[in-house]
Amino acid sequence: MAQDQHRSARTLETVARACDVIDTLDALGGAGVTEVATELDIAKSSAHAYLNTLREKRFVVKKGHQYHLSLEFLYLGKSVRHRHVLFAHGKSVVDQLASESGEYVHLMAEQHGLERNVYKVAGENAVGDTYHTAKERKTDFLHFTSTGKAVLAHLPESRVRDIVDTHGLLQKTENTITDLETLFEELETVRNRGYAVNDEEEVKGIRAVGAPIRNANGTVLGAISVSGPSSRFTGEYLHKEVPHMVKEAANVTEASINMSDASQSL
Amino acid sequence: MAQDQHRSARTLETVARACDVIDTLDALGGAGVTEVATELDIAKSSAHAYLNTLREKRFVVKKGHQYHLSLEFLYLGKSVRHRHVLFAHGKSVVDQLASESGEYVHLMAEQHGLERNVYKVAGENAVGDTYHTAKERKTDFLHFTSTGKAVLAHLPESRVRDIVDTHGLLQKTENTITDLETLFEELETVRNRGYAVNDEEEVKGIRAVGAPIRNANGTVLGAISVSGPSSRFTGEYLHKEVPHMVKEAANVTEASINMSDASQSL
DNA sequence: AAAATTGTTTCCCAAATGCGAACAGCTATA
DNA sequence: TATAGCTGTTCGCATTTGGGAAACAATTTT
Repeated sequence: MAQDQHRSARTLETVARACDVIDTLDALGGAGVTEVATELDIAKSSAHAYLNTLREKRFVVKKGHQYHLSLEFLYLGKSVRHRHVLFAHGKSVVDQLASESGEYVHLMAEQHGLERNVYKVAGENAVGDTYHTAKERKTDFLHFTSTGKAVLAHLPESRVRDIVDTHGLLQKTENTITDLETLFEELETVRNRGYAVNDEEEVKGIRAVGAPIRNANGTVLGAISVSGPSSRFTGEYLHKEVPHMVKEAANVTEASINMSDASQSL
Repeated sequence: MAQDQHRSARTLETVARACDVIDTLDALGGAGVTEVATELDIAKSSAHAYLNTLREKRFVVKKGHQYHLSLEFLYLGKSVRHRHVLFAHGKSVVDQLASESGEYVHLMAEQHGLERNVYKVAGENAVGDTYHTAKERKTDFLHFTSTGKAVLAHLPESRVRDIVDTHGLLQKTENTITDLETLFEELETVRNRGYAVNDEEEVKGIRAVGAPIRNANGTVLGAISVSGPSSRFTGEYLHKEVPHMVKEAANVTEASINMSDASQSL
């Protein structure tokens, strides 16, 4: 059933289903046994067993007859973030960039071919992140964001093809790049000028500039972006000032990472 | 094997083990197959299967030969927090209390008999939360914090006994309450005066004042606390001013919750 | 008061998992 | 450079475990 493209390593159905239960509880914001059972198309007794086990393991809490994800996830999330390389070396840089630019700043990592924000800060005049505060997930593709394109530009071509095969090229606005040919051209441009521009490709009225963060081997780890209203993001500001700030911030982060890498690898 | 005190509902060992894998990855901050296998005392091939499944489900990422928890947990954590009643109604109150008092303010919920912080803010003169930024978990018991005691004071006695049976009364400092008798007396005091005091019971040099948050039924949902250095937390400040602020904040939160409950239950 | 929910428990068989062992790939060591 | 000792990965088989149907309990609705 779960046979993937490459010869699939073994997967445990029970574990996979437990993950589905977690996803379902998140999607529904809590649910009862029957609800979970119908949602995942399994027997009530099975759903009950899954929920009960997750509860005993403290990943789920039960309020009355409703099951919810527990605050354990908040702790795990914090833990993951604090240990992440980009957070460790990028947080202060991002904070500074936000106060310097006054705009919204994102620190992003790629995982499983998707965009994952490690950290984000709103500068004083920040605009435009109210979209996706709640539902930020599932549609976090790489091809319509500045950070995403900055990352894609520095991944091996084969990897980019894999990612597009897996996730497709969803159209979010009329500016979204929706075919592979155009995407590769765009990535070429990104590589040449050293930064990526999101020209209302995800949300109308919002532009962004993103620069990649790479380690000493040239492997891309993520990206930093500055975003704001299209009205403000034009001309010199969009094509000179912002790129300059963003690239600088990315470079500083890279330097910090490479220094600690160098000291560790001895 | 996993027969618990009360007649145990069914649990799935595969799911339980998957949870253990997640806990292990968190505890070790990433690990290899062999490491996980020895840690959990299972076969290498099994550990591999678990890790592979969690990776396919995007809860785990693989960097070289190291497996780490993915940023998915960061998203789930945020989602859980944003949906939590206490956060929804308490965040603004806590923010205000922090700027008003200048101290550290915690918004806490009880889950599985443990202390779980939903939100916390440092006021301008805040001191003393650097302990447990990283390793805050596992030892988060209720009996040595102001929030924990505030909550315990309003749980049914039987529930308190259950919790103590399960988690014990770990001694953290010389002031920690370590026997049930004394604990019940303390909880009585807390109930009578309406707030709990943590007198260096968790960490030497830190005192705190906590007040419970209860819904219209009288069920306790959590607590709010203000904490700071013992040098500053004395006399009138400790026994009048801070309790007044904390109780006020808790009451405002309660009111907000009860209003939305009332409107929903019709 | 009856009917329709939902959650919980039981039991058995098919199926999924755990394990051991073999294999592959890499690193350190002689 | 060869060898030993690590890793991670794959395979096949015996066995345990989880899935499901149905009965039961506990509410809620009609």
